[in-house]
Amino acid sequence: MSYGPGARINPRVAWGGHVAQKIKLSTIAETLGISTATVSLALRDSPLVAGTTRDKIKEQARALGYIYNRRAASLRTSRSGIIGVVVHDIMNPFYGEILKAIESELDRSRHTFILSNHYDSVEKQRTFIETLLQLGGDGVIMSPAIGTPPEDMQLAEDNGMPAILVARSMEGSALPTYRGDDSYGISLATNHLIGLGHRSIAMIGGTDQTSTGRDRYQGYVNALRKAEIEVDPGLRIPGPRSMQGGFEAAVHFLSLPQKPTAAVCWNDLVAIGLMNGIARAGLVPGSDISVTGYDDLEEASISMPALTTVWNGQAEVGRLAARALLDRLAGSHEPDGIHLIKPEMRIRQSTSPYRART
Amino acid sequence: MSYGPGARINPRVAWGGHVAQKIKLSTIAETLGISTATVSLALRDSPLVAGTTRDKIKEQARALGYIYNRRAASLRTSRSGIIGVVVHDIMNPFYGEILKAIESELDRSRHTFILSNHYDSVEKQRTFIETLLQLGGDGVIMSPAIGTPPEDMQLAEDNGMPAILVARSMEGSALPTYRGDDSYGISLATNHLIGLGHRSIAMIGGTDQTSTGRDRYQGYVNALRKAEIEVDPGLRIPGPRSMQGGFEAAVHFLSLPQKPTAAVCWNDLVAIGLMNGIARAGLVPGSDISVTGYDDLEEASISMPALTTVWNGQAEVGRLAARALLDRLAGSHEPDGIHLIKPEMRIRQSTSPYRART
DNA sequence: CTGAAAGCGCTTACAG
DNA sequence: CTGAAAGCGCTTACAG
Repeated sequence: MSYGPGARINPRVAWGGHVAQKIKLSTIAETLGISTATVSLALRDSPLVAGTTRDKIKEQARALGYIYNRRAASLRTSRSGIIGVVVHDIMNPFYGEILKAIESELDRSRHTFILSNHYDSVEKQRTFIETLLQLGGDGVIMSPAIGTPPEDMQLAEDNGMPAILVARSMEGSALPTYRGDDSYGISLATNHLIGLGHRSIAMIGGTDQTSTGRDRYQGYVNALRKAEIEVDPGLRIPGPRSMQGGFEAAVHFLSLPQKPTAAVCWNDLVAIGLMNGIARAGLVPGSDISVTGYDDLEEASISMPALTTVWNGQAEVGRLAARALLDRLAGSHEPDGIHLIKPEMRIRQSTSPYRART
Repeated sequence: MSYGPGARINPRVAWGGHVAQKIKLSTIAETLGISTATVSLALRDSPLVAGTTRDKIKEQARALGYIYNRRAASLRTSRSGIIGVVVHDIMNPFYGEILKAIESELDRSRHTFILSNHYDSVEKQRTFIETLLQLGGDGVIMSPAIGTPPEDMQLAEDNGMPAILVARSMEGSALPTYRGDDSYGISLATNHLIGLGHRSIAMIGGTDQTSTGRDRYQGYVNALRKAEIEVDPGLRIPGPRSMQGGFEAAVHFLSLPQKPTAAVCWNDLVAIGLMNGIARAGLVPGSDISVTGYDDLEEASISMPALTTVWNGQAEVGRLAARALLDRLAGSHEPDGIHLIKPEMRIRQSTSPYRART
């Protein structure tokens, strides 16, 4: 935990320039010969202030180049207009699409949002939540880091800051959660491949350390069992979650003794990387090897070949989570618990009927 | 300009829970029977406080679950520890790589950063800067939106908040700027293709509305002229800046009457999209058509084929810009003006010697 | 090394 | 419809 502005003592340093003189509420009040109370109310469009007075005040604020001091206001009201969002990695387009949806919801309600990656570091995640509390954040949307302890999960709520989870749920946490139905979604992809006649189907990527990872692997296993296909643990290559990871996994995948003819990938990034890796090895993804993705990122439809994947409703997740938080801030209580988005199959060119591998 | 917490009047609403009683500095002071001044100094590791007193105070803060109130501190010191960053689109990996570098610099100095996209909306950009000023931001790093008027450019500095530009420079702005040398960089790519024997080289994507766009087109034109190749305006397809854009431009590119054998692309995303589009049309990118990218994103080395491109130093840009801002906040004045990162060629498989198109 | 007191710039009862 | 005054939770001279 750190204190102080920039954690330094006596940090008063050179301002950029002249800054003639700080304009504040009282400056407006004085130059207009009225009270600060009236100015304050007028700027916030209170019906308690006469229309003509309000207009005069607003005009003066504009003319003087007045900058509203939110820290002062927030100190008084204990509302900051700040909402924090922390996810694994904002550069991952999966989270990017969630963030975009959150951003557009929050924009509408004039909230400022503060973003952070935690890169699955519990430490970094806690620092972020503490900073947010220090800034008087109104709420937080998080996709919890692997290994988040229950007390960190509750840190926000315990200090009066509502929290909403996205994309991942947390064992034993009662926080409202919005995510896709991973088990169902992956079964769609697996069943699609089974329907095309594939029997040796690998599962590439993901980790058992997240709810998402466990659910997807379980969904894949269940689909195989249901089709009475034996589950071979050797057909699972856990780990990869990025395009680079998928690309590197291609070598391992192609050398599996079981010679799988299809791969259910953890997500679109892994699938695209895997397809590139397969192509680099001289095989043709989509015809020699069928590949499915997960998420239906914007890139999926323009990859080569176009990726068969599962729409995971990122935009929906972001939108609903933001709405739930805003509703909560407005006083209404959304029911807690997990809200699942129902995934949908998107069939494109990266999957084709079974053909034995030569 | 909007005022008030969430721009509402009287927003005191239901907190999440009980929140027994707010712990503040004075709570610690009282329970320990000392003054708030001492507590304040101790928490910030002031040498004015005795070591044993400090430890006792810190322990008590921890035990009580004290949350430091930054708004109050900031109101007093006029330093917030907040730094704003606004770019075109954080989902674009080009900016993503810049942001990552900024983040890691700022993390080290315990600054909080607030991020926003402006999507080239001058309005959205101004709202962001105003919000940052309201929050008492210590500084801002921006990649200015197309059409930013000079007064918006100065808004931050005029109110005492230092600003640094990244990736794009702004006509007539004296703000310190960090970006790649676009004109030089694109000439590397163009010369590489000329060296391979190509004579009909298209330029795909980009816009004349940014400094980057103008510089890259100019660099391409200059390289052709120097090699005494006639510049054909019909070989320019302006516009695309995304993977989707590059993908869609493939049709136009392939139907050009000049039958170009190579394409210099605006960036890696356009190049990858274009290659996918070319492959979708049944041609082989890298052998039938040579393609160069720009930026050397992480994806470039694992695309199919691996992309020949120009390293544009995103991480360097982010790191240097963050350092420059921090130095400025610490009182030292970095010289203004444009600081160019020197790009470097990365030759991979997407370019090959000239072969006439059939 | 420690404490009493003022003040940062707002908002909010309260009084008129 | 408008004003005088208290207070949000810190930090900082200043005094001891």
